[in-house]
Amino acid sequence: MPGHRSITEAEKLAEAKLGGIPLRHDQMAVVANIYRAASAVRQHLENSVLRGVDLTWTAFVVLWVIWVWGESETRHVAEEAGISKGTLTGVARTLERRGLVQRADHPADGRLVLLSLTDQGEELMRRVFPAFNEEEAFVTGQLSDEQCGIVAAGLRQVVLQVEENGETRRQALLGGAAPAPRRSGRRRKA
Amino acid sequence: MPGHRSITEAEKLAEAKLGGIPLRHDQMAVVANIYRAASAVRQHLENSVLRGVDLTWTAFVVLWVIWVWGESETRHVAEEAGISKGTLTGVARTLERRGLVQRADHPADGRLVLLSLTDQGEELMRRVFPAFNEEEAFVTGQLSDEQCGIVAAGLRQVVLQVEENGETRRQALLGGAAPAPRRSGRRRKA
DNA sequence: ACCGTACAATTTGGACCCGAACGATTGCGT
DNA sequence: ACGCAATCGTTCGGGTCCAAATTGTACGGT
Repeated sequence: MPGHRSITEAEKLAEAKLGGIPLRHDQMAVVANIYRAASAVRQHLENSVLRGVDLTWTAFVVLWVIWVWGESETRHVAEEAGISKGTLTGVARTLERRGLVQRADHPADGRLVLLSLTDQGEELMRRVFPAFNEEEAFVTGQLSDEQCGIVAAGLRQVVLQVEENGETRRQALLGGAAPAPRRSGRRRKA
Repeated sequence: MPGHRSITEAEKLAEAKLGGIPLRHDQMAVVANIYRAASAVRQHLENSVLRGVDLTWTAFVVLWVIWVWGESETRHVAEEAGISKGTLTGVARTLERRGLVQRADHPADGRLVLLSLTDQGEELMRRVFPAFNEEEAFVTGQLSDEQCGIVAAGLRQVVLQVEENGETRRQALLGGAAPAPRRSGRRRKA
């Protein structure tokens, strides 16, 4: 197992660096590999099916969400796509410019904006998604259906843990102290 | 196997959208959850231990790589950190400006640049990494050590599949055609 | 000594990314 | 009727991200 080796090697070096402090190896390996896998999968998808239709990963995910859920409020789209509201504004603008998405005012609540696919966007997804799913099958090609189920279930546990207990955990870590603002980001005007 | 099906609503909607075309559900669930988990974990780490010391995820990973491997050539750091050389140049500049990293010319090969931690950077990692590992344990808190091992092994298979067969696969998909340049990014001058 | 190729890091351009600040709109309480 | 806190989407600042273009160094062959 070539790929496996370099990670454990790093872990050993890290433990040596830390002297006697015990590390949670298995947990560390999960996090490290989640990220490696996410990058690898994203890279492969972008450089195969997505590149040809000039979509980034994020743009595709946004399209997918709108496609599957139908016309939706932007906050829901951002939530489902896993990006911030601010990011969605930019991505939606890009997609709108390319004629794949259209925006509409909410009939009852003037604060809301609704996003939906244009005919062109709909046609694009109908064409691209099967190819996308095909590559999802490729990247998981070394795993059986059953193994896929097990891995997916384990990952779901991680997502749930963070979503359900993350906020509480972060509060506890900071011990009621101020959450420390980002160094970057917008400043108050005056 | 416990805990089946939760993402399936979106999957069913997608299948309905596609009419008769069969979807690879289990494979789709793995990819979707890899990305959700990666985002959730990154978000939690950035908003807990990393925020307090004003480090982004990427910046931390870069520091970690240099810390564990010692003084290294930039190309190796980029490779290990999972980012492009171009990105590393910017990140390294940021870290250098903050006095956590220093660069040095390679003694023998004038093309190479070596990165190493400053004393301050070393001290920071010794302080931050245990807290980081603690949160890695938190996010995987719903999984046993054994389950962690299984999930990590599964993810490693995904990484390996892409790294070993990805290039060939992409070639086959494009059928020898030109790889289609990104719409974004630098253009030819004239 | 001079080529040309190979390979190094950096620069550059467009898109993405978060989260604080902001302006607009809502709806609740008075 | 009238604030006024809550919540929406957008703007903005600092930074990340990739890949093509660029700049610079190394080294083989002549």
